[in-house]
Amino acid sequence: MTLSEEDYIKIIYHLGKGEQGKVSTNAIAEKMETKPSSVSDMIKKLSEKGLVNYKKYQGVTLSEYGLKVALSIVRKHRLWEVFLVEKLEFSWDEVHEVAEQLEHIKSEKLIDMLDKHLGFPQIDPHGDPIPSKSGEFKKSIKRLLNEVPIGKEGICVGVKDSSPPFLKFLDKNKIALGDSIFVVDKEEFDGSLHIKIRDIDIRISDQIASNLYLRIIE
Amino acid sequence: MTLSEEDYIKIIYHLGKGEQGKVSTNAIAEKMETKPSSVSDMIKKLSEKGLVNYKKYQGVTLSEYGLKVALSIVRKHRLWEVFLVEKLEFSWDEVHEVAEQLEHIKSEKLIDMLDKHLGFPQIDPHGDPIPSKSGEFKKSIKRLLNEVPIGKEGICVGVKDSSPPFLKFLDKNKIALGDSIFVVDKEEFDGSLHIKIRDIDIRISDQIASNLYLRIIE
DNA sequence: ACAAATTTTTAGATTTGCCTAAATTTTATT
DNA sequence: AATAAAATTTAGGCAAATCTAAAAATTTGT
Ligand SMILES: [Mn+2]
Ligand SMILES: [Mn+2]
Ligand SMILES: [Mn+2]
Ligand SMILES: [Mn+2]
Repeated sequence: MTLSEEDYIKIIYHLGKGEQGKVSTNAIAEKMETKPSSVSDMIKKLSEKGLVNYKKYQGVTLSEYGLKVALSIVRKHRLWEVFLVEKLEFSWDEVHEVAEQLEHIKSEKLIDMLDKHLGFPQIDPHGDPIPSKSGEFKKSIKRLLNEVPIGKEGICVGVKDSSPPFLKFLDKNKIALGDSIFVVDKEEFDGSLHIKIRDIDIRISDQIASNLYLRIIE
Repeated sequence: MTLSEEDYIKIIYHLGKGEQGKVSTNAIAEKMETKPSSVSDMIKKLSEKGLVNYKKYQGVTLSEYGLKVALSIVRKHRLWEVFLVEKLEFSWDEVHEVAEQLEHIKSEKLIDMLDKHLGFPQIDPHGDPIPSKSGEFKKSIKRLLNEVPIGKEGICVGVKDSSPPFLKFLDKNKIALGDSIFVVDKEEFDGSLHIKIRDIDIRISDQIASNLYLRIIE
């Protein structure tokens, strides 16, 4: 498979929201930053290769084989993102462009050993799940921190309240986007939380917890 | 620069033995596993881009700019080889194909941080020197172990005597191609050597040392 | 020095991925 | 249901990198 084919397959996968949804030519063109006519050409090719199901004017879906290919590319993309953040000190928001290139490197051994080197991570720096070698993975969902069950872990992916005082609070307490947060316990009385972040235990009020989004799996 | 252009530049660099030598169309074609006519096309393009000096039928040399580009690709290739061996448990002879792909990833930060992650290595798993970011590096030479000066380190790259008894000896003493060997001391009397290999100190006779090739720098 | 062998370049095609412009099909609006 | 709007496909071309076949230049051998 060429680099371009792989990018198309991955985009069809994402636009199809994981599996079924029919994907339109225009939507693909926008994501690929190309023209719909070019997409038509490529879809025809992917269809001939058995990667997508396609009827003219009716949109495309991934075939079973196409889904397998998509998951392997997503796996590689996310593993490389973990590598960049964990081993090379990249931040959360710098990894995408490079991972977009690295995901196309062809070597089964490389990706297996990278997985091992990273300790078989389950989620990437954006909180998205990493498919296993055989293509299985848990769905991830976005939840406010105060709705995350005790014992769960997630990645901080956003804020509900983006006012300066709140952001200042987060900064002072060294809570940043991309941080992994583990919910240790919850106080019945006032809804305050006991969390573990970067191996440090802290307590935060319900007011704080209800303004922080976490991405968790399962 | 395209992937293909980069591979051509790198091959011209290697065939020109580091710098000056004029390189023939046929030689490039053989290394690139392509036809001489394709090489002619590409040379014309590289010449127009100012990467090589070229007069029809007279062969090519790298321009100053082309040399800079070549060294940056060689740097990337060799750093990735170190990564594969040191961090992902690849062996000596498995790294080339993958590094051939990784060397084309475009990100200055990536390669700087990889360099740091690896501890700024000076030589790759084959004993070849790694150019610095600015393109400087020491030349490497192949020497019989008994001719390596005390205090120097090198990579084991070959044997002079390839008879079964000698190979068996190497195996028993856990000396393999790709191993890094440091010459601690030399006994005047019989020429025997005290070496450090994988943090273990051993002594070997002059007879052994004169049948092992090391690649050392400077 | 000159013919033969070798090397290198040109000419003309092919494939991949992309483009613009025009035609066709589907969807939305009256 | 007819027409307008939007989405999609087709037609025809282009640039990059390759190929085969043929022509041109250089090198070799006597
Ligand atoms: Mn990509
Ligand atoms: Mn991600
Ligand atoms: Mn390469
Ligand atoms: Mn090497």
